[in-house]
Formats: sequence, C-alpha cells, structure tokens
Amino acid sequence: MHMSLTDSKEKKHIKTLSVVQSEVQSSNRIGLSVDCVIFGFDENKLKVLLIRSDLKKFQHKWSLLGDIVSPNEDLDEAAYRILKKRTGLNDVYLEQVHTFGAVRRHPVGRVVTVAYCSLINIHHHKLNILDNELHWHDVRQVIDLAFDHQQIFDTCYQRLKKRIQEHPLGFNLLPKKFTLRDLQNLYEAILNTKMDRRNFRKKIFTMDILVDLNEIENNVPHRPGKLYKFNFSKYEKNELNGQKLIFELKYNKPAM
Amino acid sequence: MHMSLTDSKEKKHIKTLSVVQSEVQSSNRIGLSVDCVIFGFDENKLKVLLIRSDLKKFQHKWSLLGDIVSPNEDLDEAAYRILKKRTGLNDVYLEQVHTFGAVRRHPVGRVVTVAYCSLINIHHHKLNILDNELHWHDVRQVIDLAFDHQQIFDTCYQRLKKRIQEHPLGFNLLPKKFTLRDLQNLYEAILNTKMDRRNFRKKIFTMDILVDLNEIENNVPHRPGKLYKFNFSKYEKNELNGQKLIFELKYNKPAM
DNA sequence: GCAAAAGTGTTGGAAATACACCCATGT
DNA sequence: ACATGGGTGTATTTCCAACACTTTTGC
Repeated sequence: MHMSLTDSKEKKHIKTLSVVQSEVQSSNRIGLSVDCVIFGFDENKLKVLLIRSDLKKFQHKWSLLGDIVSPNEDLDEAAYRILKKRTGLNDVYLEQVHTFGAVRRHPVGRVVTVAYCSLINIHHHKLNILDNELHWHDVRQVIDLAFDHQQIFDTCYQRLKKRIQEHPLGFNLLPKKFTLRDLQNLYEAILNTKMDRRNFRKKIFTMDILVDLNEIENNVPHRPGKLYKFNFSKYEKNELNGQKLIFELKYNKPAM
Repeated sequence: MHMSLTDSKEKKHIKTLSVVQSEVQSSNRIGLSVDCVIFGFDENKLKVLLIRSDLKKFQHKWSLLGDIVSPNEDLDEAAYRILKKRTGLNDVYLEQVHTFGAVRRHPVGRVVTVAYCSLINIHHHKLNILDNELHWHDVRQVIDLAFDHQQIFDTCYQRLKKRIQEHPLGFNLLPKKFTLRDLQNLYEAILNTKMDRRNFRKKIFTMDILVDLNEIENNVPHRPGKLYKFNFSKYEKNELNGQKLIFELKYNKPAM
C-alpha cells in the first residue's frame, strides 16, 4: 500500500530569513493592543475597573484599560505595564484570556487586542482612583461599553467564574487576613449563588489550604469570626503531589 | 470622608480618531500570525499535523501550520483559511487557545502569533498529505519543533485534554458511525488513561447523547459492536435547559 | 471449539446535600 | 436581654469505582 513518495513530490522552496522578513513587513499593518479586565472585591460586590473612553466618538462610554503593545515588550509585559500604571500594583494575578481580532472592531483601523484578566485587592491602591474618569463598577451594572469591550468583559467574567471554581484565585481579591464569611461572600458574589455555611466551611477545611492565625476580627456587632490566611505553599505542594484537583467548588444553583 | 473631586481633577484630554490612528500606525511594527494545531485520530493514536519549516534556519525541524494574518480578514477567518488550505476541510471544530507574544519568539523579527486548536476526522482529507513535507505525527513523539512551536503545541494539547473532559469534542475526531469501543479508545488515547468498559458505557448512555443506528460493525474477528452517531441537537438542548454540565468525563489515573 | 471483544448489574464507599442548635460579641 | 452572625455534627442521598460472567462473531 505504501508507495514511494519521492518521484511525485515537488521539493518545496526553502525560504531565507529575509524573504520571510519582507513578507511579514508588508503585512504588518495590523495594530496590536492589550486590554485588561481588572477585577476587585469591595462591599461584598465584585467590581471591575473602567475608564472613560479617550476617543471622542465614545466619549460618554466606559471602556477597559488598554494600550498599544510596544515593539520591544513582551505581550505579558504590556499587560503588567498597564496594570502597574493604573493601579500601582506589581505581582498580582494576571491571566491572558482571549484575543479579539475582527476586522472592524476598532474605529481607528485594524487593531487586534489581547484581553487579560486580573484580580487585585481593591484596597491596595487608593492612588489614581481619585480621577473620576477611572472608576470601579459593580459587574452587574456593566453595560454598553465602548468598542467591543462589552464582549471582552463578558468573556473575561465568564472565564473568571469558571477558573475560580477550579483554582484558589479568590484569595487574590481578599485582604491577607479574612474570615470564612468573607471568603464565602466572595464566592457567592462572583458565582451569583448561595451556599450552605456549614458545607462551605467543611469543603474549605478539607482542602487544608488555610492557616488559622489565632486572631479574631473586632468591632463587629456579633460574635467575631476567626481570621485566616491562605497557605500558598501548602496548596502548591498538594497540586504537585496528588494530581487530583485539590480545589473544586462547583455550584450551579442560582441565588435564591 | 468624601471630598469634592471636581476642583482637584484635571480634565483628561479627549483624543480624536486621527490622533489615535497615528499612535497605532507608529507602533504597528508587530507582525501577526496564526498557528493551527490540528489534531486527528487514527490507529487508536492521537495525531497532530505538522509541516517542515520553510525557514532555512529551521529546515530540519517540524513546525505547526501557520500564516500571516492579512489586514482585511478576521483572526478566526485566518485560522479557517489555513485549515482549509491544508486539509481541504470547512466547518470543522476550531478554537482559539492562546496568543504568544514574547519579543524574540520568531527569528524574522517581532511576530505575535495566535494559536488555534482544531479537531478533524483524519480520513476526510487524503489530499495534500502525499506531500511528505506535511505529516501526521503521533502526539507522543512530538519533540523539538521549530521556533516556540513546542510550547504552543504543549499548550494546545493541554487545553484539548481539559476541554474534552468537559465537552463532547471527541466526536469531531471520529467517523460519523462509531462503536462505543471506538469512543472509549479515543478518550483513553487522549487522556492517556484506562477506563472500565462498563462504567464508561454507563456514563455515556446516561448523558443520552448517542443515537443507536441499529447497525453493527462487520469484518471484525469477534462479536461486532453496535454503531452509534452523536446526537448533536439533543446535547445542545440539554446544555441549554439544565445548567448542569451534561458532559463530564474526569479521569485522573494514568494508564496502567 | 476457540480466541477476542461485546454486552450487562450489583454492591460498597465516598462525597455532597440538607438541616438545627448553641455560642460570643456589641448594643 | 437581645439581636446578629459565628461555630459545629449528623442523617440521607447521590455519585463513582470496583468487579465477573455470558454472548456473538471470525477463524
């Protein structure tokens, strides 16, 4: 059944670097940008950081934080740069989500944008927020963004909901010390669900990823809750050893 | 605590289209390409379609199928175009996976590439395969690809393993009519695991996504298996109604 | 009749759910 | 003292994993 291929085959032309180089250059009229969907958590609500569009055409609409990628920076670097510029934060959770490349997605011409999703502690950066052109929005009230940013936001929010059920990302949104109620509120807000308090605690403790700080919250008009922190190294160790998913929180029931 | 913001705030400069336009143009010296990781299934092995690099520097290495994105085609279109050109297939499963944008990832200069993952029935396109520069490789023997294609391949393969446990993608790799053994072989090959036949059948039937064709395979030296096809509409209906995941096949045990 | 894979049910353990009472604090 | 949410245990159900024998075909 196997025939010799050598006779029927045409040897493919091998290109030199410079040939390909000119091919690339003749077609690199496509702009490249990065847009960041920066999530924070405050007042038991999931928030997203938005800015007024700086384009006249979209002047009254909100948009994501984005910028053009510079020719000598890595894609990820660009995302970190934007995040740093707007929030002053380094070393935060940042994940590439999806690239949007429809021809007419941007009014200035062909710009392909790579969307990143970031989770930050909203209280770690009071800085540039006093500019009222930059604002935290309740995710439930995010509508009608500029460009195709609504679609980008929706995609990132969907991804967050999925990822947070499989990995302990939520801790990026909380202060270092938190109560179990804080943690549960976070998950309920993001997943738009209600969970049984006892079962939630059981599940989290079974994962063995919290450190009991032997402290309690204060100034609460009820019995104070114990404070915990996330045990990052323990989680990583578990993830390496057991190939089983250590963190799994799946809830399908909508709230109420 | 809330102070009036109006006095301290500097009104942001609103840019016109043309200002942004020139910003984009001055910085669009970044090439944009698409690379496709095309998976097929044959001889009970998961295969991936590779081509000899057309760059002299990488002349002896295999690489993914890719091309430059043209300024007037959508990103997804570019991926479909590449797939069509190489396999002759339309309307196949294609999914964007990740964008790779390290500054020095490509020798000809700055080229950012968007990786797509595709699943096709390997027997639907005998066409261009006789060119021995284009070849199906057993995924277990994919090493040392050109550029950063090894990393791209690894990322896509990882993604495939995950996605196929949550969605009925496997059917894209099988012929229209298949036996349950075929289906199980597919999953075992992709996930590199062994499953219990009885439990596998039970799980699949519970999902109620197969149509019994009342046919059996023939020319097998043992009792022939029944043939089924995938019931796409039924799956979609289930996915809409119940918000619960209908398709869930999780196996963590390695083979043997 | 024999080799080789198809087809089929049951059982035990683990995990998820549902659910109710006492406790510590601020007012 | 009371209002508020913190903290805990158990019974039930559901899901998953383990497992062995009979059936049908080609040779």
